[in-house]
Amino acid sequence: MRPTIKDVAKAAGVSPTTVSHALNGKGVVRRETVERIERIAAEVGYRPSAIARGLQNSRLGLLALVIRPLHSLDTFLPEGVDYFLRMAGAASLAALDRGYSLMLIDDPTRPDAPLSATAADAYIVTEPFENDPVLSMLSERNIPFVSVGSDPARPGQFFELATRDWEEALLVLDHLAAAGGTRVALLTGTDQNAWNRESQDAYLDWCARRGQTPDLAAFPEVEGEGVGEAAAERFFGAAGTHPDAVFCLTGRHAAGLNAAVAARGIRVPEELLIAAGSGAIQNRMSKPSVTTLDLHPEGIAARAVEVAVLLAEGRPPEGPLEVPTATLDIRESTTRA
Amino acid sequence: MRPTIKDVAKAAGVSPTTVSHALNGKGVVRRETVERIERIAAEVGYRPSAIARGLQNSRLGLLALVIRPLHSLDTFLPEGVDYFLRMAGAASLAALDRGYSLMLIDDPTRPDAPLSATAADAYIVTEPFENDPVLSMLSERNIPFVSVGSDPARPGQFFELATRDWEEALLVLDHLAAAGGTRVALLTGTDQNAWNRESQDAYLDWCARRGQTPDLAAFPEVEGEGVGEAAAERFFGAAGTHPDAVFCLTGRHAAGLNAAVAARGIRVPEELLIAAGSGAIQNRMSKPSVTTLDLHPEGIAARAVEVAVLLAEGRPPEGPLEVPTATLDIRESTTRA
DNA sequence: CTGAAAGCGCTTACAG
DNA sequence: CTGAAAGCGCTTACAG
Repeated sequence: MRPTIKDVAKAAGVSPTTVSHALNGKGVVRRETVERIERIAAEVGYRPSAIARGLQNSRLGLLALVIRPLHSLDTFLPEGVDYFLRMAGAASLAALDRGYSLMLIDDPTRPDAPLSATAADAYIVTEPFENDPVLSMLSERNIPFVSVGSDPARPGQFFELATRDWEEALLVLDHLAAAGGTRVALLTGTDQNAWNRESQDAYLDWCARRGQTPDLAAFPEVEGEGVGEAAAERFFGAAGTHPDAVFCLTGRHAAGLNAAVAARGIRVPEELLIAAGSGAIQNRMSKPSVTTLDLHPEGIAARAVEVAVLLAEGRPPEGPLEVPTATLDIRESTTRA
Repeated sequence: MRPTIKDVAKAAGVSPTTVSHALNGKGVVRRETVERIERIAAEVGYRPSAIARGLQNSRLGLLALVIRPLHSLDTFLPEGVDYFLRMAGAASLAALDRGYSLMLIDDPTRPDAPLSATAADAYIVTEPFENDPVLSMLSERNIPFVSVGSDPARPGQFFELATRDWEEALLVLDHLAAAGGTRVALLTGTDQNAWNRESQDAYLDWCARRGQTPDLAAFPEVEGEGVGEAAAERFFGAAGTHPDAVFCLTGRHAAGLNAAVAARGIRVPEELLIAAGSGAIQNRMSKPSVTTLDLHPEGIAARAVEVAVLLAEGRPPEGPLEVPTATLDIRESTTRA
């Protein structure tokens, strides 16, 4: 059994109050008493319980990061999705910087969630789903939180870092057009989040403005590169007109398509341009390498942590609630000789 | 003020005990009472305090990961050090899988550490320093922990996942020799950890066995690729005999050297072989790409979490306490035509 | 300078 | 079926 403050008090022949005072440098305790208590505490291996302490002000100095799309992914490894790993790492560091710890947690609404999942001072929820129960729960219980991207069904209802899905989609689409694309198709994921929605709407709008017939398909995020063949079949299987450029939202879909079209003898970038709305590591390394948007997850994480800390401390968030602007990493897949 | 169980009890006209029973499905409470209490709890936005609950069994379902070398790094980003990010991400997921959350924390011995830093059920400490105060503190206070790699001054004294620094060093050295290296130099970091130590000892032993004169240098991990020029000067600046192969422990040092020797007109791999003892992303992408050891941080993390969970639950760890074996990713820097 | 008491927000025997 | 009481391990007025 781990020793408590009582054990130390007993061993030192003083009251728990005095032990507390002595060990925390509060109140007034005679120097010798302090030293004796410190010695005894060390001897018995006493460590104050952070949980008991936390009970006083109900703050642990703990932030939680809930990466919603993690549920749709089979892996968290960098081979899979660069974005989340960079985000989680950067968020952890940003939290350390501000005197907090950050934990990555699964859905805290699950009945079998560990106690820790509900012990955070504030929450960061990235890419909430439509009518996301996590946001509902946090909101109902008055737990401070900030989301990255809005709940598609409830935009503007909570503290959220506005993403720039629409303008980022246009950035890629315009680049594809500038690179020579005339029939640009869109390949989205199937998660019901703002990113998929907004990108699709931006695409439809862009097509309408250009007088182009939209050509879009959706495949599950979870299948990653595995959708390559199906996507290739979808776009190039039937006779008739085929796209000469594809905008894949996820880097993994782009990587899969990139490989699948190569197998069909379609040359990238000569016959087909490919660009992705977020980067996976393999996009930089593939032959040809694939143009991707860099969403700067580190910057997003830093800002989210900043806001979360303010909320945790009961202060209003300062500055504009938005993510940094994305930049385009132009690679071989959209660079014609 | 956030509502407590008392508020709910008062509003429902019952005792806190009954609220507790009703909300947790314990004891025997009339169905209607349960429903009324649930309704009222929802109305007032009641959320049970995880901290108060945790006080009962002093367990939060929380694991802490302390990445010691983080102190010597200027960045945690993947451009910097692939290894730790992959480790942290994989550890987080492994923890989720077992019903725990995992937080990345800074040195928990710091007096200004947040409460959370000492609230974990068990700790994972990677690459402890010599006489690491973190290990001392955890050990003194009987807090369960497992280290990845041993404290160089106290090997075998605590639960630790044995690393294979020695055999991994030989793997790289033998590969360099097989690839044509005859005068193999070593470039280590300056942190006082087992990895630097063991690798150096293995190198000296290997040189002795081959009758080669050792040629070794150490540069700070924190400087990363920045050491390239200084390392190139160190190995190739003076007249006389120069190495024809360099084993850099860190991927970032290798990347820096790779670039610096190119600037001097030294061709890799024709005139100089380079290999690294751990991978950074740029090693895969550089021209030429650089051969690295893949330490499989995901496997290490999974095993560390497994052990940490057992210790947190007061059970003895099962199976051999060691990390998975590393594999060599052979790339252009050690492949002569 | 020291300590008894109350309290942080829960849970859990135990008694009614 | 319900509740008063004790307790988890601390801290903090407050009284001596």
